[in-house]
Amino acid sequence: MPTVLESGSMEKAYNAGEVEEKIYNNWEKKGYFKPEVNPQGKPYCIILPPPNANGDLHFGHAMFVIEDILIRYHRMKGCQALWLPGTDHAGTETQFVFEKKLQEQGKSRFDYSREELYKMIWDYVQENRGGIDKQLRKLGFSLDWSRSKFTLDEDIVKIVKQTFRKMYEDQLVYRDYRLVNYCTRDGTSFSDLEVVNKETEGSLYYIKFPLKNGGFVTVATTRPETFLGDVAVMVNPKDKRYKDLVGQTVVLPFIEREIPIVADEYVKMEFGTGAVKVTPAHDFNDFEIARKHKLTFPPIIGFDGKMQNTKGILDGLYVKQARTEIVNKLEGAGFIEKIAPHKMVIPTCYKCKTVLEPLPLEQWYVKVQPLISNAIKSLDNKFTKIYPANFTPILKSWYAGLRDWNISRQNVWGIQIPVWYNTTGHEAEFNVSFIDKKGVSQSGSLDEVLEKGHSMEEILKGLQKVNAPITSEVVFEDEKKENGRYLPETDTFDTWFSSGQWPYVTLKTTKLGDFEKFYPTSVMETGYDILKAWISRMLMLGLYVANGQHVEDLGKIKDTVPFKDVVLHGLVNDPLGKKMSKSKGNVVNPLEVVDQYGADSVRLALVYGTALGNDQAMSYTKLDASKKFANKLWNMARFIEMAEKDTNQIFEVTDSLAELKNSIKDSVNLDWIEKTEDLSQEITAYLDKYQFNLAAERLYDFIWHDLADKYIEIVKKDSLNREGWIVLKTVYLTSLKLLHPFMPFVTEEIFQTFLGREKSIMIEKWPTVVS
RNA sequence: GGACGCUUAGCUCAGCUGGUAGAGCGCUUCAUUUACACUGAAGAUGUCGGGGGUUCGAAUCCCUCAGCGUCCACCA
Repeated sequence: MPTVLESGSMEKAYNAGEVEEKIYNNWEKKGYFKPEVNPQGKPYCIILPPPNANGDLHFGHAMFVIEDILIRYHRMKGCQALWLPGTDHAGTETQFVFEKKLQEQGKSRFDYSREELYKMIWDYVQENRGGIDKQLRKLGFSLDWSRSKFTLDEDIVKIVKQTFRKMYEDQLVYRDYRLVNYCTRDGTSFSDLEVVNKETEGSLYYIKFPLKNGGFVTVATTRPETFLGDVAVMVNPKDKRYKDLVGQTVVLPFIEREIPIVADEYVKMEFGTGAVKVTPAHDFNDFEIARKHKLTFPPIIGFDGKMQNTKGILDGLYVKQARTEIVNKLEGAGFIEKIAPHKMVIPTCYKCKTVLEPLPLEQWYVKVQPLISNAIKSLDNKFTKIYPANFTPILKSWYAGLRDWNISRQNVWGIQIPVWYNTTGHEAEFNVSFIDKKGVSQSGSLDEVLEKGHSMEEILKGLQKVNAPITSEVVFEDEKKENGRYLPETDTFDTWFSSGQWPYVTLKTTKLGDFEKFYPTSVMETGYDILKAWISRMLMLGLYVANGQHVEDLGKIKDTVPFKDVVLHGLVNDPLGKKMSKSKGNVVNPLEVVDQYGADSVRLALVYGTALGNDQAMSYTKLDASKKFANKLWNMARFIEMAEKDTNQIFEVTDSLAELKNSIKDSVNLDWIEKTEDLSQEITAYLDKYQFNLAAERLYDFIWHDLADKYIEIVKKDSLNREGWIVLKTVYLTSLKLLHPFMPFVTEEIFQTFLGREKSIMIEKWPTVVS
């Protein structure tokens, strides 16, 4: 029964700021965010894409309102709706931020052992944690906070390590020595996906290499400084110009090293001079070629970005300086034929924009072929569907060109790759760097440092980095023999390796039975910008992890996809349509906008008028319109409430429109009930098809331009007719329920004003038409 | 060099399983001690980027061209 209203209980205008926090806290206290509010319902689950644990809310996160709409809708439909929150440790990102802080204090990561550094970053993240949760609450997100997870939670780390071990046993991960994209500033390698290719105006240098038998061969290169590491000159076997040169010997300038001229189809005759220098240690193609022709690959660029092993010619110089230096030298000695301007693409670090160097390093790789094949099966058979659909071919074409995935990162902040290397008998081949007990940095081969009197315990304690040869014996913690001498892998996993298992690891570690109940999850909703980085990895790893092995069976694939639907939203740009970025200084803080307009208005403005998957420019006029709409809703309620007060009665409402219909005599009122039934059917259909903009527009239009502008006027003219008031109030409250997923706070405030504080619109039944 | 998206009213954008166009803001006129001025009523404004095709009929499907944007790509 509705409570008796106090006279004049409603303010003239709706004040979002005053009610939102109070309402949210009440919801949470009552436990409405937990799936257990509908213990008998069908499971429905969305896993929140975990924001960085130490980050702040931005408009991308605000777009998660789509997930809240889906969750609230399904909760009202009676589902056991679980929206599971969590945060990500964001390895590279976080360590990058932290190292910047260290730098400000005049320190660097190399001043600490791994353990110390990890502890420091852990504390730093703890300090900043919780901010993002508060901010998500402000937007009204009905997340089940009792199930919140962090990627570095012990139970999660354990599963991620198990996955790795399983994959190792199944030969889906392997270790290899090959070129990686290495950032010499951040001190780590990256996967291909993290490389930002930048087009720049460079130069093509034509260098005359002297032949042993006299004469020259001219090679064209964009990287003259690397010729000191060259192992061959290569021409196309069909190239008549160089027919006689194949098999001859080149004598490299200054260092007088002799290298062969070889033939390979790979060389394009029309490019440059048709003769190319081969630098296996610092060029991806050359590396492959060198393997094929069984050439050596001496590295002349170090992990510090400085030249090395150049017989003193360029040693110690940074690559850029080295280039200028060597070009001058070559020019002075008459080895430069010409220098031509040349458009080229250089790989840069997505974090710090440093030019990435291809450097040879032992790393762990995921063998992607079997995983991709299953991921594609799940797409082709529509076990997982992507909305909007045009993102499906984008993902598939990315899969098609994917090379094995480098998951090793030379970061401390992350999940350590859980393997050990047996050094026994191979001490000379292992390189270690560590901080000794006096706090002094040491490095060298294991042999050397042991001979200097450092103990194994001391090395392990201060360990910063191990370079284990590719041939070393790999063991897991429990496989170590008592008298063995082992060094741990010091690299950590690519963050996406752990977050790629997120739907599985979260549901496995929240509440007993969650996994069985909620996996496969219903929807994965995120910005299209992480389709490749994240969605693709979850699909690849999810199928594998959930089955505990690689499966071929379609039925099993169907039952173990990490999510049935993928819903992708677009980017929120600045009011002028430009991408928001800190460096441009055009970042708008969504929380400030919430303070100004109210969470409901921000939510509505974000879904209204933008088709799914399309970018939008943040719009103040849309925010104004949304705020006016909230106020309109409020005043509609106030109108009804004032009528109740004036006539000193309560207009009783029923949940069921169908039931109400039976008792209605006036055909106009009947019409409005039917219109509302149609509305609820339309909104339901729109939501089921993820057409949030259309649902929002329809609700806005109906409530404002039908209900308020027309029906209220009709009822007003015949204000002594109680039936009209009852239908009006019922229709109004019904449309509020339909609107609730979009604007949870106003709709709740109004609902409770009419029906009492102990009721809640968020657990009301979704108005569906039973025919 | 590929792929995807966008091009619709002055501005920002919806609409696209085909039936000759919609919203918000803006503009014009009027109303108004009104639930709400964070209001209502009426109205003006568009050869739906250009060209071609399919169709009884296309903003919506196909082809093509142009401009813009985004993503991808190891060519020295």
